[in-house]
Amino acid sequence: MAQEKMKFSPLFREPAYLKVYRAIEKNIVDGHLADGEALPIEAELCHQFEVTRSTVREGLRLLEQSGLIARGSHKRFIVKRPNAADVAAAASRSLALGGVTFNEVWEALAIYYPQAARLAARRLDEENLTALKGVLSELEENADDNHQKTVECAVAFFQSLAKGLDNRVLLAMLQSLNLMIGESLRQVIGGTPNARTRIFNAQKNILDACIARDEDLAEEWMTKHIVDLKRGYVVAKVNMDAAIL
Amino acid sequence: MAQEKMKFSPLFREPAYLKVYRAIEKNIVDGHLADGEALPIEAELCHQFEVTRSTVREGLRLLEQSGLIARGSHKRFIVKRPNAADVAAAASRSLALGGVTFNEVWEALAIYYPQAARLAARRLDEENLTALKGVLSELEENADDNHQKTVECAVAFFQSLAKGLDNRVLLAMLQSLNLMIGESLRQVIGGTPNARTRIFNAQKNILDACIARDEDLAEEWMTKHIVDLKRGYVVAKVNMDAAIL
DNA sequence: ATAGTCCTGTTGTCCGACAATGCGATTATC
DNA sequence: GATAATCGCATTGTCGGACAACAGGACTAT
Repeated sequence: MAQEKMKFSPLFREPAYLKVYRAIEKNIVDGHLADGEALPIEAELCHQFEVTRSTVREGLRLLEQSGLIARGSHKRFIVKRPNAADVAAAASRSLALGGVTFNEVWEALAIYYPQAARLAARRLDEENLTALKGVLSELEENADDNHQKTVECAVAFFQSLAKGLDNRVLLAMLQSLNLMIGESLRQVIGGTPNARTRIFNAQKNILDACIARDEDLAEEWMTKHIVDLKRGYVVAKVNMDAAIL
Repeated sequence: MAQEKMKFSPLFREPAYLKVYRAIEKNIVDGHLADGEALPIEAELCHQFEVTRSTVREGLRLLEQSGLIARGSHKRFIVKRPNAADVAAAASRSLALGGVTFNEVWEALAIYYPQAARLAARRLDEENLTALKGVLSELEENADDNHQKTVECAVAFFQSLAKGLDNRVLLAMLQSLNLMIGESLRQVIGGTPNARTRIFNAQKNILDACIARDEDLAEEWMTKHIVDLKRGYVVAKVNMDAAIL
């Protein structure tokens, strides 16, 4: 096969609805459409792009799903910069759908959270620490057999800690881990005796270390906490290579 | 109009196109639609859901943007489980749009990558190491003033390392960092003298440590590499609190 | 076998229409 | 005059049908 003359471009034709999507996206990225600003009504967009409403609406669906616009109560769309929570939710959902295993999630925890704990010991302010205390006391007062609530509180501790780091990149990634922790914990919590007590003790020690601004201790207890989580999976006889969904 | 007895329900009415989206999404999640399987044609979906093509198509756009389906060359859509690269691309784009700063990205690097380097020293196999060598020699042969290529190679090193960790959760998060590294590097590479050489030396040392299976050394050099990256930003007089986009 | 032609299934786009709904202005009630 | 009920209006959600564009397969001619 003689492929002599490949001197032309691959010639990308893309549907009009994609062009609409990109055009509006670009305007948002470039700042011509500020956060919170309202998009023109569909008819106006049709007029500007010179396409029909069906086409515009397909483009709007793409923007909607990518989190760049949101509708304010059946009114016109408003521009919205994605926040860490949205990113995290989308990412964890996709990862879970992609079939990640308990082991992959746990390994990520083991690598990320001890260092996060160090940063937390250094950076959390009074308000963050108070919030963490609140989460812990809620866990303390919870009944041993209310597994649902135990998981909620355990995850809330991680959430609250992540928020206090005051870094949106870290927040997004830790949050997405948190969501997967929750998902996996829910499946095993019933099969792990004393789960509530063990979680409470570990998190209490982490919090105390943060209050004392002792980075080494915070890292140490976080590591123990994570290791203990794995022990919980083992006790509950979870196949660590199984998908969390 | 007498509304007889509507005595209940938070009443979440959602548009039909959202229902279409959720219905198909559910079928994918539950495994009724396997990965790679083709979706029915639009007309068939209209018939099954009893809505019009416009509505079905809006639902399909949502699925498309969420990465659950992809079109195979002007043919019908095929089901696709999201992979780490998709997750990473979406996450980093959203974070960048959200206005994360150089500092936030750098801090995440500083927390995540040294530990990732430890794991790499433990886990990378011969194939991964060979790939890394290839990336490095490409960087070595590159001209000092070809900034674009330097950035490409530098990022490729991180990419290759992340892939070798054999963990999709880690991969997704590190990749999303990598994309942001690339974005930020591109903006400062011109203002940092000897960038290519400094990057090459650091990455070479990291790779050697991995080859020697020396976790401590790998972590140490990765830490130095990250610190040096920040020095690059400082030299290029970047405002670390400015958004990377 | 290769190149050319026709056919057909499916998507992309258009048009026009109407119901549902939320919002603001107007009117009625005290 | 303030509050409640009513009416229009603007906009979105949905519908139905129509046609062009295009990929891929079948068929033919050389």
